[in-house]
Amino acid sequence: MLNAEEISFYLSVFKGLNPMDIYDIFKLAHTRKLAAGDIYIAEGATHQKLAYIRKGLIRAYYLKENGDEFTLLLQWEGKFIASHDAIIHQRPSRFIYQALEDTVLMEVDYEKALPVLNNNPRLSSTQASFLRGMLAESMARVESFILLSPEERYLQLIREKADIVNRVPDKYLATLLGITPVSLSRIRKRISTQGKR
Amino acid sequence: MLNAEEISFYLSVFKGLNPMDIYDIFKLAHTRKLAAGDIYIAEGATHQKLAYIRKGLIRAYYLKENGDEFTLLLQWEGKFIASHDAIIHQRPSRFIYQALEDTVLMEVDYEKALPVLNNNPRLSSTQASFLRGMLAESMARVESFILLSPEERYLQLIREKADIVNRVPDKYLATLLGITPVSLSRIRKRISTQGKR
DNA sequence: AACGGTAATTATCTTTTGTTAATTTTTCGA
DNA sequence: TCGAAAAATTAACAAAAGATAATTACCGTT
Repeated sequence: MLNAEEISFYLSVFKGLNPMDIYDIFKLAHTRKLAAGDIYIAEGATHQKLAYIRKGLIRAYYLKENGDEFTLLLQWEGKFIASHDAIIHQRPSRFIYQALEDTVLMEVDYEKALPVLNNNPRLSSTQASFLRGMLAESMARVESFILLSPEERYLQLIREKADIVNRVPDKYLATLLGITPVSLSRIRKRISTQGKR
Repeated sequence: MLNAEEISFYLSVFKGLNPMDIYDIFKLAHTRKLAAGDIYIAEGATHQKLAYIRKGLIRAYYLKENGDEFTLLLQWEGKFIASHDAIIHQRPSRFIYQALEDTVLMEVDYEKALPVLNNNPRLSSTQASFLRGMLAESMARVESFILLSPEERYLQLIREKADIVNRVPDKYLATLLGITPVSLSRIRKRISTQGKR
């Protein structure tokens, strides 16, 4: 079941683990493909899945009653995605997870994975590493809201995620930055007109 | 060395662990007391400590070159505090951690704690639980910046952390919410004047 | 190439925030 | 309890953002 490409893939994702550990995880994992526009996790889903994105791009958004959408998160190839409400709070997802591009996921059932992770010391520290990585990202984001203006947040985004910016419509980037699309458009104009600071 | 009060304290903090596990942690921990105003972690410190706050209140803030302070985090009794830069990024702290009240900490050296945590399956899942808890808080905070206006964030804060609000000067709460103290003062006036919504 | 729908920009106006400084209130130590 | 220092509020103005609507640009499909 494991071809050479998949073996090297697992070895690269789970650096520091030996082949037996990786096999323990592999037994739980499967591939899922999504077309651009497909919903991966619907609102209200209790979908306890954790997925590694091999290819593509997924956004999580909140849908207000009046139809407005607020993008909370973007994740792309090499990153993980899961329903935060399901994994962290064990409750139905308030958010919708949608593929913005054709996407390939390696998916594991989180409930089944947990005992395997917790019973293998190497895997449980791998688990902690992932959580630490997610925490680092989330805290960096909080920092940006406190320390930076919307314009500075946008400049930071295009500086640090230039590739992603080009793959995502501005209206999604706007709400990700905590501003409206109209306001982002004005910021873009300010930057291009006046000095690039 | 462990009196009855301390034993019940440890049992309450580390629910689900047996006394031997707790003893493993206890061997690494010690008490530290801070007076109101004391700096716990200075800027640039590489202080790899993780502390449980038994009493008191600590704020983490960023000090700009011009002297402006931006409060990033408040933690109080029952919560944990650590230098994020030191623990997560293994780099000197960009932030200052200061006690706002007389504070009592149970402190462990993080480097010494890690092998103990990782070698005990129950402790490593405890470690993951803590990380998950921190992640939940951090993500809730990102959500609030994206989904709520400054005024709504303030209302959320006084609704959910009423006790803490009264223990912290408004100027610290303002930057925690991503706004200026002047703006917070106006928000407070709007709320008290117009309907409380 | 033309069409239709979506995204982005622009315009206008209102509301909110930032900035700076003055004033009032509160706090806390002598 | 008094007085200085810090905090909070208020004022005045400039800058930015939100809301709504109109216009323009872009993109995929036929």
